[in-house]
Amino acid sequence: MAEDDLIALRKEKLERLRARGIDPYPHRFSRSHTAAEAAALAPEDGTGPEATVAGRITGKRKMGKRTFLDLRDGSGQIQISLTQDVLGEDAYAMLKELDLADFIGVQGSLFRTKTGEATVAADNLTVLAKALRPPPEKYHGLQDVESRYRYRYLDLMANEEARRIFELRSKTISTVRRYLDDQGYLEVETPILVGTAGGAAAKPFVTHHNALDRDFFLRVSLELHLKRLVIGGFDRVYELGRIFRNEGVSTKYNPEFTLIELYEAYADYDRMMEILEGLVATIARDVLGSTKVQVGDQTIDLSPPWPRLPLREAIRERCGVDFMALSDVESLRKATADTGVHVEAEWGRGKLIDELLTAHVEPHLQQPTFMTDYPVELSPLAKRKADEAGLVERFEAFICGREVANAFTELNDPIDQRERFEEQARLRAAGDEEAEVADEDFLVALEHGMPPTGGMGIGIDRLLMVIAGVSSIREVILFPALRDLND
RNA sequence: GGGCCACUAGCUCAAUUGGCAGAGCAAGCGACUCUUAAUCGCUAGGUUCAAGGUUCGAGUCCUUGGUGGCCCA
Repeated sequence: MAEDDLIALRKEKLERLRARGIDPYPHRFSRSHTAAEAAALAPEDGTGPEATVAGRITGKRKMGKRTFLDLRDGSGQIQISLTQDVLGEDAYAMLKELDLADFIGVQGSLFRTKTGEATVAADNLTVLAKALRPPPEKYHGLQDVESRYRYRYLDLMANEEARRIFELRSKTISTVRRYLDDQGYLEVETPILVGTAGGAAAKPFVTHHNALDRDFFLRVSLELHLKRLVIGGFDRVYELGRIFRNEGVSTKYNPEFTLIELYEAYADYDRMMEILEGLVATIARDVLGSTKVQVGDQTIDLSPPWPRLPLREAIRERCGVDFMALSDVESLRKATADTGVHVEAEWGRGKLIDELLTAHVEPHLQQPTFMTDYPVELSPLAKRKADEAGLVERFEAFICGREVANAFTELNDPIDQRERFEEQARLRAAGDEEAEVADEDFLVALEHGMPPTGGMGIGIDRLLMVIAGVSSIREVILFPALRDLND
């Protein structure tokens, strides 16, 4: 039957309810138990306590003078039994006007059917909200991937797995907060609309403030504001928030995503590794009950410690290129191209090394791994290593071949920082749209003195993909960015 | 950005070599007081993603576009 006809039929039922003097959208309803609570109270034999429950009708099985309904609320599901004997002919006849997806409330006593199903023997029934559209198919659920993302409420309604993933997401975020709060971290909020979109190599979104008649950017990281707070004297701060990067939309990228960044004074990147290992293992234990996760056909073991692998060694092992031995850009570019990686003439050292990492190393980093000690060209905000020129104290953590965290011992030498920004400006002038933008206000702050500090950013969505065992970022974002339907 | 694949009833899916567009669920009518993917009988439901083309004839073949998926850059 055509969709319009199905809707029209439900509207007719709505009018017939009104004709009976029934309000199909009453203001409130008091329930005594959730579905799960009520089901737990159902006695093994005989008749149990009274319960008033409410929820959406997900199943309807009419057998003459008795009808069974499945009722679902946020806690779970319980069966309802309605009989003409109890309700009376008139009220029982009203069941005709009820459809799958309608919300109702019932009051009655709990019992178990002969097959053991916890059931409310309803004494009465209240319509709570009539649905005008039919729900997805009850057995197969909603399978169409695009519809699942576009109409997420239908996905949640129909697919248990979708509900499970977003419950995992919520618990993960709670655990992150608790873990850091317990370590004396202060949660803060910093601007989303910024004059300079710094702290990460990414293209920003631009928006316009009418009253001030000036453009703002949406932040691409949290870094520079949080460091200002360390300068101000907050020794342990974090922010868990949304950031925005103006890049493609795919199963790997969403233009807005959730990042947590944390900064700790008098710490370094080794301390950040400990925090990450501890945090991820705690999340896994708290929300999954295990530090082993099944992702596709492989088992990921999140328990610490994770191996630490210098980037130079990793690249040398995988493709034979030693970027420290190739000091000039030309020879590094040729060596990179010789490994089969596509290179462009204007790419600098940092970009070339990043491409080597992406192409030859990342795919092999399935189990949790810290990739450490990056070239300075790639890390304009990280502190140089004391004993190895050209490298900084930085790591990226990889799980399932994807970067989930990025951390460094923070650069706190304001003169070095200014020079790094100047180098980035040269890259930008040479056509690198993702080069870091100098933030003069931040430089002034740094000149007031920042203690030795360790900092880290963790991509919550990427981490959740591991925790949930899924391969598309859209599976862990409730409303992922999609192209418009033009019909 | 490139390659491959998908798009058919509200939902889940069929349709042989190019030959009358089907089923299950959901819906309507009827039977049925322990069913639970209830069961049984009957009924209705289609711009086959869009536009164009080839053909006596297109869901199927061709072109362009749209959306999504997978892989690659």
